[in-house]
Amino acid sequence: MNLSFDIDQSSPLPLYAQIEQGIRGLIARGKLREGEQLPTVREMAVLLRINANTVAKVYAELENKGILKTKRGVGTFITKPDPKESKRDRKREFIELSEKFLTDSLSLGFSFDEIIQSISSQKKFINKGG
Amino acid sequence: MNLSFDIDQSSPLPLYAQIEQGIRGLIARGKLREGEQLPTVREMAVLLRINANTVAKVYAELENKGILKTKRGVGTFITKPDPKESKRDRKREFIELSEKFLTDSLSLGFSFDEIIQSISSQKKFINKGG
Amino acid sequence: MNLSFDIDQSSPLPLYAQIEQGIRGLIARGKLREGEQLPTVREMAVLLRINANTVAKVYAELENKGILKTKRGVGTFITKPDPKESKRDRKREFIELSEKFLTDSLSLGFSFDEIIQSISSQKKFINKGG
Amino acid sequence: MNLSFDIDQSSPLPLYAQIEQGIRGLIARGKLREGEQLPTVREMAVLLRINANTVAKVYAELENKGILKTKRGVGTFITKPDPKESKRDRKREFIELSEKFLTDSLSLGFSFDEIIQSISSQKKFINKGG
DNA sequence: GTGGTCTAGACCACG
DNA sequence: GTGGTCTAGACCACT
Repeated sequence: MNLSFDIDQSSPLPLYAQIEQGIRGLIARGKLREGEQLPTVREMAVLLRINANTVAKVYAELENKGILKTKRGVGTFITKPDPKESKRDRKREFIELSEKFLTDSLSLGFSFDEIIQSISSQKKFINKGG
Repeated sequence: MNLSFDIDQSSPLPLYAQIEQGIRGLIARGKLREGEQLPTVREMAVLLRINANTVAKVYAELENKGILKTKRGVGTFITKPDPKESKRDRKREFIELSEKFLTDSLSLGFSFDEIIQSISSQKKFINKGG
Repeated sequence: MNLSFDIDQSSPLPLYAQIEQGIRGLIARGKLREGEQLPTVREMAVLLRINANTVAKVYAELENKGILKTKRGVGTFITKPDPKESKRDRKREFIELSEKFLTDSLSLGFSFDEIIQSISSQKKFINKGG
Repeated sequence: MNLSFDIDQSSPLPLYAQIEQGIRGLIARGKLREGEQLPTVREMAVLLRINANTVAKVYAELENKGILKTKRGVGTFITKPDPKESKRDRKREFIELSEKFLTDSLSLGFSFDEIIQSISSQKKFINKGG
């Protein structure tokens, strides 16, 4: 299992945002689960070939948001699978997401069936039940 | 038809990248076509509620890339339908879209099956003759 | 009017926490009001004789908490007088605060009248009404 | 009587400072007096749910300052009622307390008069003969 | 000139 | 060895 992800040093999206997105993705895909330990700040910095302070900033932000929990002198751990707001809010946000995805995909010229096909084909990369 | 798009002042993605992405999107979706005129720098700045210099820099950059062409004293025009939007590139963009959609949806706590279900349920709203 | 406050370099309380507390205090006492601009990051760093990054960290944190609002390329401004939670929560927190203050003061050997006297004597330093 | 106090693992004030402050507080309030024994390092660590090394460092530091005295194989004892707690020092601590209380209350949105009112209203609960 | 991002490297608190 | 704090200084995005 690969706990890392790609960082694009020349992307306009700042490194810290790419890391945050990467970690959220690992959690969302079930590659990191509640209670599991993340690579240490310094390990992650080496993995991503960036400065440790940048990683520390992300860990701190994700702790603020309740996604991670750091234990001083021990390490950094996943708390929960990114719960966000109330169930109703999550439902509304999800509907907006799927409508936008569908609109964007269709306007790129893909058919409805191609869209369903693409989503379905990604199922094998997800290990929720692992 | 609305030639504008949304700018998120608090997004980590810099304004210039949001504007560039917005314009490329309008082209990709066919809302701006070869030869068509863009809003002037100042109009666009007012539309997006940002500083005109920022818009000017994006126009200049897109002109460098050959996507726009400025005619002094006349305006700024689309030159071609964004070479990035060849079939291969559209495919890549679509894959990125669907991966991001899946990540975001999973991180909101929805299961893979719920996601497929949601997309499928929107089929009836689609106008095939669009 | 003095927009600064004291920083104790040898306090166990980290600098950033002292600055945050100082700014909250200025707001609470009405010395900084809604819409007013804070000293720039670099000015504040000079005033407090600390590194600008440390000030920037505090401004960013207070923006996260909704106390400050930064406008890129312009400066940092007060949004609201530290609203915190709902009215009911604030009331409860206030009651706890005043009970703790009273208990601590009494156990230091001060009389009830001395306590009232001390609070009253601080009224002259507060300028809510400008 | 409860010889413990609260530790906030997520406070910016380091654990060792919280412990030192807690012990000084117990002495200032007369809950620990000259000659009395403190919980052992390990007992205190369990009470506070922190690592014993951290407690040991505080005990050592307070022994350095002459506030505690460790008798090997016996335990740790209060030597004097904390010289910091002379009349002048108690006065200073009280002033800090009341300033902090005022700042915190104002920042919760309560007016000066409401604060005075709240303190006054607690007079009837005070046992003068305590 | 404003705030934001990143690096490199030191030192501290904690286990 | 773990994360946290701070500094110094570079470069970027924005007005």
